[in-house]
Amino acid sequence: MTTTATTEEAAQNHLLAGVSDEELARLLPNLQLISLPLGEVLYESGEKMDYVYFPTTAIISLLYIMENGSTAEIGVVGNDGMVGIAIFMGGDTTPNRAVVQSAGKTFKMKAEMMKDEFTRGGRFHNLCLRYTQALITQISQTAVCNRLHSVDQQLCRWLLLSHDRLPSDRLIMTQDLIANMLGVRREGITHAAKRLQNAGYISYARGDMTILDREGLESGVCECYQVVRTEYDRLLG
Amino acid sequence: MTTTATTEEAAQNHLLAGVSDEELARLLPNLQLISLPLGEVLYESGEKMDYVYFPTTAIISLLYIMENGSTAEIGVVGNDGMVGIAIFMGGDTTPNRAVVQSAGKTFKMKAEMMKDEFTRGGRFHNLCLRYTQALITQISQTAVCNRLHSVDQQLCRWLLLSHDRLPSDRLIMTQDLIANMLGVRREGITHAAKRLQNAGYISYARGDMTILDREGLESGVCECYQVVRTEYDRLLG
DNA sequence: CTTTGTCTGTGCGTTGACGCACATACCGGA
DNA sequence: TCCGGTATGTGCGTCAACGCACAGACAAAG
Repeated sequence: MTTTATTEEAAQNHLLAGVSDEELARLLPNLQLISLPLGEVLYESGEKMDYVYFPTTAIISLLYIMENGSTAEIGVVGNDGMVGIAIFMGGDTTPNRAVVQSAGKTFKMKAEMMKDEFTRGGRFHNLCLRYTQALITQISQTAVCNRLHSVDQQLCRWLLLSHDRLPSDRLIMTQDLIANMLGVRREGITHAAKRLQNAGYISYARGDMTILDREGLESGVCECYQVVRTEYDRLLG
Repeated sequence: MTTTATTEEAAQNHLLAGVSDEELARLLPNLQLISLPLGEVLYESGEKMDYVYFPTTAIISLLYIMENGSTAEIGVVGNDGMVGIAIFMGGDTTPNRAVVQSAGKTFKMKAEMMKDEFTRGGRFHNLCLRYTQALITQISQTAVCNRLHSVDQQLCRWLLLSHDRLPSDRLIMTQDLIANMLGVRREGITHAAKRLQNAGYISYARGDMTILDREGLESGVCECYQVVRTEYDRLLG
């Protein structure tokens, strides 16, 4: 399930699409396109990262795990970004888990190669930093949203963030898993999802969710979603 | 109220203390030591940053402001770090406000100079990135804490984070302001602070708070504080 | 066709935080 | 010394979310 990348394939990831031809020529031979199943853990909290990932159709969730086992998501990464920023930021590890939230494909590249190319200081270096700033905005807005907004609003935000990174309108994900991401009860998601289904915005059955009316979701979301969206566009658009 | 910096003064900020002699020689003539009063705004959300700040005794709070006027803090910066990472991350602005939480002194430096030195790619460049990663951890843990922990626990965390960055045990700050930082009601802080005062951990009166028993506070805090502390030590210690 | 496991729906008591209203206490200035 | 502004204390009704318990509903496997 491993092949070397072509230029067209690489462009499916927005970061790789933005690097210079010269940089891409160096990166391509080191990029492997692999498939990730739902639930696969790319790295555990505190674990040394051997690879950096550039998703194309997969979505990766960044999760914090507390001592008592409860979890909360701080951010989500799709074809707009990369997983493993600690590699070039200098820390090598982070205190969170990266887990596949939606099965799909991703490129992976050895951490050493990542560091080498980053150190060259070209457009790739700058792109990585701008992406990191966008991610900081997403994490910050998650913090604010966790404090100030209802589960209903947060579910809308989460669905929209996922939809933005999804190749289709279908999302394979149980309510229990969504609850773990948002750090709330499963029953809370049941109620919120039911309201969204009654409104005709989504339909779902046993872990198979379809987004029917994006604008409907946008009408129910808090301002947090748009702030993050705008900042991603500004920094990486 | 403006003087050029000496080496000893600069070392009061942990980041400046960590750069090479050569880098410091370039930076020093561009560093101005200034005093910041409580409540001063260093930059507004979305506003172009003209300066980067390296606090010595001042503490700066990074705040998000919602459309309805409610606020929530995502992180706090003292002599352990710097304000204005967006300058070298490439975004130039961020969607949050930076406001003086505790009056004191800070160095400031022109954004252009910051970019120039960062681009050189030396130890300063790496230090800035490692600090940014530490800040990401702080923001992430804030997100998790907002989701999962009580106001009491969060007040303990907030007091400890402030105390770590404070030159003394006194904190000039009303309960109303603390409530704005944590994004909760003023009455909630009144109750929590009263419990801490009854336990003998702090004493306060009309905006003048003193930390009496640090270990007491540590006994009431959630794990979030230690995670952030450990990560700062690992990355910058 | 039954069993087993998983996913979703629902009810109910509890609780932590909210919003509001108002009382009290303290400080500094006129 | 009084007064107005600010800081803190407190009570009370409301509400969103929690924890728990359990009931259907569906899918896959035997």
